Amino acid sequence: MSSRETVSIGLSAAIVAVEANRPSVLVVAHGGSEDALPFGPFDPAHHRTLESGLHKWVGEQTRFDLGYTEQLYTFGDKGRHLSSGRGGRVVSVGYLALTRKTSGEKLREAPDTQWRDWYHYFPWEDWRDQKPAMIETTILPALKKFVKDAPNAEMAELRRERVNVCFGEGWDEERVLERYELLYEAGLVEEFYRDSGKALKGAGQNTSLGTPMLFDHRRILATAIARLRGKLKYRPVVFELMAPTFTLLELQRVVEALAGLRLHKQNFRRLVAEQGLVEGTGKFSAPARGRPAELFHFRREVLRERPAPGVRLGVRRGKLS
Amino acid sequence: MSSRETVSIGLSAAIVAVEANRPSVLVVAHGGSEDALPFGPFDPAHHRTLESGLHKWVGEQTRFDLGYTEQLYTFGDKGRHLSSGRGGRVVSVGYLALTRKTSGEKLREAPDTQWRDWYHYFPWEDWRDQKPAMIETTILPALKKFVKDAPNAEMAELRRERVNVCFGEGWDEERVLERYELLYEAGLVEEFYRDSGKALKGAGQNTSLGTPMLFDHRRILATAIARLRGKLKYRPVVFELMAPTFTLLELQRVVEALAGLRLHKQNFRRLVAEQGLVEGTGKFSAPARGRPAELFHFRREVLRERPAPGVRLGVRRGKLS
DNA sequence: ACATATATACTCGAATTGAGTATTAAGTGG
DNA sequence: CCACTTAATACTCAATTCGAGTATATATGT
Repeated sequence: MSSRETVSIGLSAAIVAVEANRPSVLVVAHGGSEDALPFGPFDPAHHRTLESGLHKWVGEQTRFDLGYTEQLYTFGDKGRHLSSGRGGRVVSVGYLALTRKTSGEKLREAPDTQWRDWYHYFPWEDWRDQKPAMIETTILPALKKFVKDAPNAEMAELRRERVNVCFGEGWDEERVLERYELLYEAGLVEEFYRDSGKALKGAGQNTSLGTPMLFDHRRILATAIARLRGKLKYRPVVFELMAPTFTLLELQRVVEALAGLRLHKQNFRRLVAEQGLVEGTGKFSAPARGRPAELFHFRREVLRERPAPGVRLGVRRGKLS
Repeated sequence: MSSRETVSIGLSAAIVAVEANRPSVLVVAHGGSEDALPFGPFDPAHHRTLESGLHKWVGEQTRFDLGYTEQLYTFGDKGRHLSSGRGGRVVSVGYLALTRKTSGEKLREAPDTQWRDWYHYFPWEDWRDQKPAMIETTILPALKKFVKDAPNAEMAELRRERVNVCFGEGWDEERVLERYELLYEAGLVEEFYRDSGKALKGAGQNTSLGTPMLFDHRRILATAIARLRGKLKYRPVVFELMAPTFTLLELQRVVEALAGLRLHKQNFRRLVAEQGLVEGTGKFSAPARGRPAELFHFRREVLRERPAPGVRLGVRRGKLS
């Protein structure tokens, strides 16, 4: 009755910052060729909480001191975390952390550490300039095939529904994980072949989408993006990513980078101002060209005043302006 | 370097159903005197995923076959899960499950299993009839003291802010976990004394609020309620709790039970209808008194049509009608 | 002065929301 | 069978929010 395999707990963090309109995640070169999130085992002897264990690992691997952190999800599927070496099963707990990537910090980063635009891993998620062409040219045809290849009619209907919800009419920017999981199951993502041992279909054509990551790290990152995109709207989390003062356009660009969407400028500032999220400082930016913009800072008091303050998006559909 | 304690993973589920306007959770008499959620260790040798392990335990302890399940959170704090016996640390993964509590099912429940109104554990969360009196009479005075007892001014300000967000103006029904954690830290909840070994302050007066639960199970339940209250609004999860057909008032009563709030009847039906969440069957209920109401059923198709359908609440503030 | 590039203010109609009133369709007790 | 109760359903209305603009202001460079 005691055929118990051992379990160990892996902690991973998606550490996010935004700079130059690029939402970036901190990755480490973990020996292998694949990008990895900072991670390591949880050692219960030395840590009272999971989070304190996480801080230690992140500190060692990236010399980074994370601020805002939030637990994402616990993944335990056999096979999707090829247990490092022999031994037991790894159950991995994913975290999201938000930081300001200031130039001063850069010096203290570990050498084998790197910021990468998260749209490298999820190129279909960036709709800021236009709907990514790959959706029509590559993804939808492949998913159509995935539907057709279903073992029976009922499964086909289920798959069709998922394809439609994920990539059909009405883009829901929060369904990042759902989309990644669908692409994984449809074999459009390299990790699928690595985890299952199957060969890439039609080896010639490379249908692999986005840059793969170690273990289930791309899944954790997808969860992180989805959570962040959702949370934006009802909690003032963006400000964790902003410098102490910023112009309203800078704020908008950061939100756009995270959401992967363009917003309507005038409405965005209306929402932000009405909600009392920010307060002018009376100082102004000195731009290369154009009228200087007022510098604002986050009003911490809103947390007390409003029940669920967040940056409502104010999506744009019409022409640019 | 290998002073590794062992870790084991505990799985717990908050299994929720609603009957007779009472949101209920399935608890088991687990030997001890405290109510417990169905739970047990995860055995990686026999289960490919955490969820399949969960299903096994729940099946054994409650003879219950759960439908909709959703992972909530992974708790790993030392001390809040007094490890059963000796040995290593228990990291517990909490789940939420939704079911229909039909009379047929009842027979198959295990004998030491029981449905209990979740407001037994969280009496301050039920605002359907009125603001619970205990908030003014007991909770706020005790929390005022908690603020005053802060070690320094900065901590006091932080605590004041938390008290205000949790129990101040503008009730946010989703902050169930935040409120429980605050009451825990303020020592208003029995588990705090059990976990810390401290004696109940002023032993005479029983300031313990709500019915305590085993381990960190009340915390898991708080997380479950919070998640469910939030999810209601943007995903059609209520229908997991409904019979195949129901009247609109029945649906409203279930939503009210979960949210702990009263809704405006006319607006509620408008929202539900406009969103295309339900469809009339042409059949009618046979009530004891009053006009019979049409029976509706859930339109599964909305999942395909709308991006994020959910039962928007349509809260009422004015007089009843 | 004017072209260019932003920032910020203001407008306007459509849709959504909160709170009602009005009407309809049962069943009940005299 | 009629007044009364209870609940369902229809319809109204004003306030607010939202999406999409237009208009104006303030910089810089030439």
